[in-house]
Amino acid sequence: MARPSGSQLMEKIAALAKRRGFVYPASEIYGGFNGFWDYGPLGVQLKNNLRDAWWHDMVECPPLGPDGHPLQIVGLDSAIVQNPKAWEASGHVAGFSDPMVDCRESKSRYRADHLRVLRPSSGAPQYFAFVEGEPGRALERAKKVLRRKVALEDFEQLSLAEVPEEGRSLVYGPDATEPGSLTAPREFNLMFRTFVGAASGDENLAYLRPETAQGIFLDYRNVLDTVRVKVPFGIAQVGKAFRNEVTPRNYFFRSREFEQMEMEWFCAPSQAREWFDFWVEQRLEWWKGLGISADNLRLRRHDQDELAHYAKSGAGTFDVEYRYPFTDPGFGELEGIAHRGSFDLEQHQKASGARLEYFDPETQERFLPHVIEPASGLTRGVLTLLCEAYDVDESRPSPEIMRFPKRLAPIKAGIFPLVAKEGMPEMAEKLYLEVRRRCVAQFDAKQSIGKRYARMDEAGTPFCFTVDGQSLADHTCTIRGRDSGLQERIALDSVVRFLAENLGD
RNA sequence: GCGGGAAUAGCUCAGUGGUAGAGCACAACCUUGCCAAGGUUGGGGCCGCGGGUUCGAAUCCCGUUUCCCGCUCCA
Repeated sequence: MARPSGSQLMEKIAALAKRRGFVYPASEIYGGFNGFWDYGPLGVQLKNNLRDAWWHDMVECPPLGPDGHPLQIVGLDSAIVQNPKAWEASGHVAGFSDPMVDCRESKSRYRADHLRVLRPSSGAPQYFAFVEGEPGRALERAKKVLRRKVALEDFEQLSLAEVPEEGRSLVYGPDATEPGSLTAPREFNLMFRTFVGAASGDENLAYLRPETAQGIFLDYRNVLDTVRVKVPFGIAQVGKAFRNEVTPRNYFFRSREFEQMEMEWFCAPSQAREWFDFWVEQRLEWWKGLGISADNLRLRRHDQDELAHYAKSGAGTFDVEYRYPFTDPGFGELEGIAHRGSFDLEQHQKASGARLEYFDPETQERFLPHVIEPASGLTRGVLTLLCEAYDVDESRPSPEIMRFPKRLAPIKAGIFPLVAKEGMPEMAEKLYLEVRRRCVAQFDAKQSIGKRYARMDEAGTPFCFTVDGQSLADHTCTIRGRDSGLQERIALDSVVRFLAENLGD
């Protein structure tokens, strides 16, 4: 048996992630909480490393532009809870707040405000629902149920909302043969609501941000006024976002609380198309450069009808997709690069009254910048890393290995005495104290050396250094590589240098 | 949200109405001589949760929660 596939593989990875302290279900002692996850000691290290790599490559050392000069990107950390007006302007409140009604029998879903019902003008109350403008089938149904000839004139027409509470079980759904199959209308807005201040009335209603992007648009003016940037430039942010997903699924692929790494690139409208292509290319290459195999990555253009409301005016959206075990042989979203046009700035300018236009001193033009947005899921990136790193080598006594890119591995070095006697622990601990000042290291003197290597393989630690009998005589130790399992000797005082030279990928 | 399946130790699972179990993992001690070695001892369980049937429920029934699979949804 080699590496399993599909949901079996996902279960293996999830089991290892739990066992080794990467990812736990949130509130597990209370039975868990659907859609929420905790990152354990190794998981948070991995997540932070991925975040730091993104931040470094985006903000501290951004890529070179098409002209060969470095791009200008600054960082930001905006509030999770903003003035609710911001979400009205951004389209997130209105965008998806229509109450929906499900039919348990036909499995259809209807917008509640599109449903009307026929009620016989005389006799016991019965209701035959239909989608506005199409009463034909409801009439047919009524004919069968009432067992008499009927015409539209024999009925009153009501909206679904006018059906009294106790009448709901008497409603025939538009595609149902039995009454009572329609659920109560439900709000499907995916934004988490909260209340600001002690009172929890509607006037205090606020939202947890469903994306980090809006915080950037809200501070766009501030950054422009205070940091001496000029278009084109980017603002980057990493942080939590919250979506009240209908169905969280596939391990933590779709979680209700997740972390995003987003950068909004503000540029002249005339150059937006070019920058869009640039960032699509850049972002795919970034994931590849991180060590994700090209075979498991692809670009996919969104169809017109799946574009988000903010992307409709732009040149579209590309997803960087990864072949997750649960999508295999298909792919799932890892990052989206959206051409948002000037949608967001326009909306906020209109709603807030603030002037968000940019004056270009070179061309003497005044315009609302267009925005290109590479938006990755940080937590989705962690999932990708876990999936990509997991490997099974049946030739080893401990077959499961996490082959993380060395740059991202949660622990960089394991430092062990071969056996816990004859001064080996003391010498190994001295080495550990030296190494841990430079990178994350773990000292372990317990149990057999094989077990310790195996544990490090599952944690994805690239190198182990073992102090043995020979070390006492000549001050060398062995290096054991995670990927090969092979060993070589190295002088104790070269270990730190070795790590410095070998931890990049 | 709908349909199907599952839930017993950290993990994998056994236990079909009569005292809650195994292997692995974990901890301590002993042993150790390079790939999950051995020994001794130990910690661990509201048998997912709530209700019902029964003298007695991990076991049967109902509800519920969580997870998995397939739909649906995914600004």
